[in-house]
Amino acid sequence: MPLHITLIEQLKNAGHRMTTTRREIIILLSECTAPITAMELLAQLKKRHRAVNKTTVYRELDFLQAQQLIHVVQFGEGHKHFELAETEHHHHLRCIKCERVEDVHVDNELRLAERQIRKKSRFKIMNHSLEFFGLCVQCQ
Amino acid sequence: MPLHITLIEQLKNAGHRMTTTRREIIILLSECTAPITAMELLAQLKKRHRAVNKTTVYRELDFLQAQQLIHVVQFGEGHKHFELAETEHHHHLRCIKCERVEDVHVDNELRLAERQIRKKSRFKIMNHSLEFFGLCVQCQ
DNA sequence: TTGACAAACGCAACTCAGTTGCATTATAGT
DNA sequence: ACTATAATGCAACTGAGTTGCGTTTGTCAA
Repeated sequence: MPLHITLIEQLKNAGHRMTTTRREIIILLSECTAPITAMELLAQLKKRHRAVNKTTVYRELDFLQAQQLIHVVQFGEGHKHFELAETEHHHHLRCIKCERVEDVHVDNELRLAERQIRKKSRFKIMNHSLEFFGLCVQCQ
Repeated sequence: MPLHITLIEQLKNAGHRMTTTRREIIILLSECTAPITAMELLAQLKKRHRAVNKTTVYRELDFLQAQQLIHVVQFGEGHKHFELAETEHHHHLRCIKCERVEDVHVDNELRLAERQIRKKSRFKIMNHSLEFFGLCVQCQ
């Protein structure tokens, strides 16, 4: 079962309306190989001849975030990037030259770090954001 | 020797002008206990009766970044935060309730992660950004 | 100390991402 | 098909960050 079908069913079952735009945005997000900004999403929709208003895109992203179906990734340059939360938790390698983003998993190492932090500072960690910047194989 | 004095001397020796505003901004940054945004910096300057133009603040931050005296920290909410680069490399714990930021050191654990990434993906890591979000002792 | 040059500055006008209020449209259940 | 309301479009707005240009100011050499 493709991921976007599951998500669409999930929303319907939770009693939410499934509009053409919402469906299209979910499909688009499920096809993304890297986190995408609101404006990039808007451009993609236009490309597919579904010219929606930017307000709608922002509101839809808010909605999907509230439903915990997507989450925010923040890179150094400033704009929020969104990706489906359904995908396994991971981190990103961002090439500073070609801007390409790869996924990477280093949670075992991080868990160690989190345990230390909890012990040392009594800070209760709920979430974290880890991004690496450097050069990908092609750009080195 | 206070940090800001060192930085001011360093800039002078490199042949850069030391204007009243530049000096004030460096001092202000050196007094910060947490990364600060451009607009916060602007507000602080106004408080000290040095009402500079926002353009100047942005240009000065660009300058200090080019001199590698400050670097950017990005939290989830969108705006760039700046802090002196002179301070030892570290990461941040950000309380999602009171917004307070604490510093934390977990580089040993991260080095392990970086080595693994280099081995697995041949990605050359130049830098990273790691922020933890959660509840500080007071807010739990 | 003064004068000259370039760096730094202020100002106004701009760009662009993101937001808000309100009127209109479309979805889902009856 | 009808209705209630969620979702949408539109226009106007906000606020961070940028740009061009004319003015001011720090530095250095005379």
